[in-house]
Amino acid sequence: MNAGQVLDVAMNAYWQSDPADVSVNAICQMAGISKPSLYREFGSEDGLSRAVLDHYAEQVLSEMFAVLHGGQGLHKTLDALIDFACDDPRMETGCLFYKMRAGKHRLGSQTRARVDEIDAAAQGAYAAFLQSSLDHGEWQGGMPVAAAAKYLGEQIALGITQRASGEDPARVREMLTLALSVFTRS
Amino acid sequence: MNAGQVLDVAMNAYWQSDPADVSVNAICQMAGISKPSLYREFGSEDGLSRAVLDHYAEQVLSEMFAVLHGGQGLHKTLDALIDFACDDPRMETGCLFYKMRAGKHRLGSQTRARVDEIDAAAQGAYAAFLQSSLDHGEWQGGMPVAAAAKYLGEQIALGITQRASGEDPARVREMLTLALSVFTRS
DNA sequence: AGATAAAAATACCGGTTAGTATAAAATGAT
DNA sequence: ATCATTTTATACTAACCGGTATTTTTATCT
Repeated sequence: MNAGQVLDVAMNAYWQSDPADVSVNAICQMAGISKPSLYREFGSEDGLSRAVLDHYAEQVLSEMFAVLHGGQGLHKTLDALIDFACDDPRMETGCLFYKMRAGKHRLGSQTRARVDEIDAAAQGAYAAFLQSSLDHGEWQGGMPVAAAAKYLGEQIALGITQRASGEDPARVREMLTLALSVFTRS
Repeated sequence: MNAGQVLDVAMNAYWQSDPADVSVNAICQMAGISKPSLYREFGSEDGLSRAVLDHYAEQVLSEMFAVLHGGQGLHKTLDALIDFACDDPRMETGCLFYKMRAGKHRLGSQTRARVDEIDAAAQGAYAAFLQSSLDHGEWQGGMPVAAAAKYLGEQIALGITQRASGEDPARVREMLTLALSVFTRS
């Protein structure tokens, strides 16, 4: 059982329930490794959750960034975001990043810092996407790009979180479509 | 130190940080009472948090319900909700009910049941408000009242939560105004 | 004042947490 | 095969959790 496999086990455990509800003991048991081995590999619980977050970022979040940078235009990109939030089976139990962000105060300093970095990167990606839409005349603007980017990101986060809490995906789609309609009305 | 005072201490402790991060030991210490006293009064941690939630509902949430039932019309009521979320000093550290709802799986069964009851009552209040707006021709509808009520409630919750996490109240207002503009555009 | 009942303080229980020291076992090199 | 190194399992620490049993203090009533 190498480090990458342990990372996968920990990621899925954190992802399915909540980082705050999964102990290092439980992860060792699930991964079939000893506690000293885990601590030799990751140093601390904070080191582990930080590594898990990095793993999650390059394995899952990268897809969301790819959608934003895909240059598919305003409508198609918003639809793709809505599809991702409402239909992607991987988001059925929520987004690990949003779970970590929601319980940020319970994380160690390393992991918390990474959360902030990723949050800033996500806002930047949303902002670049909206700026591009503005430049192409697809979006009328009317408010600062940064504020709109924050709004867009939070709506996606809200949709994913609601779906993870058992809300009917069709209703989530309904609400998300309504929330994002502010970008596409002429 | 009577039960009501203990309830106040516990409510503010839960409210300021998070119910999951405040132990009964800490509450006993803050309230200056012994642990057996607390258990004699409330039976269990679940009983305490349930009592705190009831206390919070009749002391704080009742005001929000009053706004919804005030019959002030669509615009004024939405503005009042936005004001409450963005400016009410009591919401500076968030809404205890939303904190409990977000960490529902960590609550005892009694408290969890109360959370569900209050959530249903809130959705009902939002729905009644929107139905009234529809009847008065202030809102064009175009979607099921229940879905719109859910949307409205979640947007308020999002605004309050964002403000509690340190977001600039002016920006929260900006986003909330944008999110609720879907109800007031002709 | 003295007996009695209520309340409180204290200490304790079993369990779980993150993290580590130690000892046993498996691996690898010569 | 024997020695050295590394990994492992196990056991442990100290702190905290929710909850309780016991004892001490306080208050009340006659």
